[in-house]
Amino acid sequence: MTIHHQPGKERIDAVRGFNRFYTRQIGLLDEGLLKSVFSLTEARVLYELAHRDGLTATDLARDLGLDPGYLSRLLKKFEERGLVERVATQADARRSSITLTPAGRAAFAPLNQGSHDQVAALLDRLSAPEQDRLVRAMQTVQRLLGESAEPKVPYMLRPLQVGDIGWIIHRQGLLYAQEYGWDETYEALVAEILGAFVKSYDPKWERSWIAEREGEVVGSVFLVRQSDAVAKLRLLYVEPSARGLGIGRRLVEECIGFARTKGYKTVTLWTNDVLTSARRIYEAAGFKLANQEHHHAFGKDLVGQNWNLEL
Amino acid sequence: MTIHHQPGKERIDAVRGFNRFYTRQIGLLDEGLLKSVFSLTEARVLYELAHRDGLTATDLARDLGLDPGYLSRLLKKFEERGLVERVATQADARRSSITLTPAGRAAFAPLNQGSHDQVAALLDRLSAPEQDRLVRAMQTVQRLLGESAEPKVPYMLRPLQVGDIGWIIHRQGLLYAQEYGWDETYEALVAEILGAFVKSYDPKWERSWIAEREGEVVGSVFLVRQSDAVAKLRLLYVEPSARGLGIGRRLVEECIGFARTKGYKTVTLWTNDVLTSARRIYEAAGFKLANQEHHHAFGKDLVGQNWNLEL
DNA sequence: TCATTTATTTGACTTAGTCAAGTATCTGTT
DNA sequence: AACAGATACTTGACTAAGTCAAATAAATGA
Repeated sequence: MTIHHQPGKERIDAVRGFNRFYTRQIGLLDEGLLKSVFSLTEARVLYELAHRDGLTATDLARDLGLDPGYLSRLLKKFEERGLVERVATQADARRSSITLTPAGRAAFAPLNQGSHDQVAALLDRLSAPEQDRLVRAMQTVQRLLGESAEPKVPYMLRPLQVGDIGWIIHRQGLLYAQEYGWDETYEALVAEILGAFVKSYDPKWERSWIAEREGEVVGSVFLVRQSDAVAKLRLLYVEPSARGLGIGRRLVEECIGFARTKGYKTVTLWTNDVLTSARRIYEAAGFKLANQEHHHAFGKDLVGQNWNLEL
Repeated sequence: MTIHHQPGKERIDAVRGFNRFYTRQIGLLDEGLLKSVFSLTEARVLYELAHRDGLTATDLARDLGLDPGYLSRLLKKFEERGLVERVATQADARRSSITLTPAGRAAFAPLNQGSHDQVAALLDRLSAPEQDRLVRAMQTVQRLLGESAEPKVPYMLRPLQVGDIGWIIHRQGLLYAQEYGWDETYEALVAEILGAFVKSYDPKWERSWIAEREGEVVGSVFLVRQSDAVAKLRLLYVEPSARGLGIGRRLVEECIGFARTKGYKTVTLWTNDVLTSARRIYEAAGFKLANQEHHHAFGKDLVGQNWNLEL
């Protein structure tokens, strides 16, 4: 079930403001290209034809939001000028597959270059990190508003990098504050744990896994050595936006696998009973509840639990 | 001096891809509003008139990128329909200031509502955090591409909130890795310091200041109690994008002011000689170099320095 | 004062896009 | 096999939307 949230007025106004802004922005960019023989819509059609194969008129009309009649005439004109070729598909004689001729490609090239140069000039006004932020922000917008085609790789695991622990502290602090009302002392605890982890990190006995999805950190877990026989799993966390992909289970499995190969006898972990989805993962992995006790922390009354897995 | 960076091809392609995507997106949104009596351009003009005062035809043509002739006719039509009033400005009889009449406002209201509802429906498909991310990403794009009108308030100081310390750890870790090649142990050190700060925070004797600019954290500093007489300034930091606004100096001044009112005799701090811009701030504030020593940390050979300010 | 610039208007266009009614072909059902 | 829909385009008949150049009127600067 998807929960729908009443969007606030400020958000709506912000999006509308952006729409007005970008309408103008696109208008400005298009002006520069208006010098050419092609109209804007013609240029859009040529772009699609240059970049995708086996397109039919219907595909173009749908993807570019064009009137079929208008498009039909437009393609006819292109064909007369020798810019495109239409070949009826063998599967369906009503449709024809449209391709650019070499002459069509030649006509598109300066157009394409013009658009490229224009965007290059736009970007050139920004510093490299600003360009990066711009591109990332655009991709975020596109991902959220777009058809959100599932990424080919749902997620990948990688080792810790500079910036990760701060990010994880930030996200966990915010997340548990939002979801459970925990105060800033939880974020501070995470900071202390991770600071100490990196400082005393022993690659032979300890490890961390960061789950990344489309370049964003969406989960993590840390395994630290408590004694020769006991490894402790710490700070398992998965972004709400990336839940349901099995990332949590996978992270726990990686920990257990690592602990096995290193010869640990037990994996232990401490958690709180309110974290139900985490508990389900631990149970599924074979952990047993060893003991629990009431305690007051992070501004709440909580039940702390120790779980163990004998290997 | 601004350094220009040759934008990479992937970045240019990403921006062009976004432009195509958003061209379509705007087209989709506009389709829904096409039912009304007003054309898209008319609606844009009405929007501007409804939201800004004292506009002239030239202003409108410039801001919306319209042909003056076309706009002139459009406004004439509006005037005939009793939607707008034009009053020649007393300063310049060629210009006239255009305002919506009550009838004009009434005509605009359903249009406005339609656009509002459409965006609301678009947002409604997203969860609340996703909506937030969308809005933030749009604001980033707008800020980077826009005329970047200076924000009214260049920055503001506020106390620590949940999520801040993780963010600061994240940014400092990345920043010093990029600028000075420091390794992950610096980030870990920041994490330990801030974790301990929050954990043992004594509001009577200690304080933190977060500098925020347009909703983004762009700087911070922490003042901790070392003894009855000595306060220690820690982790002064300003985002590169927000430098030159005097944020660093302001943060240090706040620390000194706080230390004075609390009756501390000395403010001390530890830094490294490579952090030259920070050092300049300390010198300007009256700090004197007490001693320095070579040390190896964060993967580098460094010169650590202690600075003191007698109050 | 007079040449130039700026703000707006008007006339004469073109183009881009819409809408509805075709034709040809395919698909599923009986 | 036959036929009632769908689909994939095409064509005819429009009109709104936008452009360009020239004109007018007021301001500005030398």
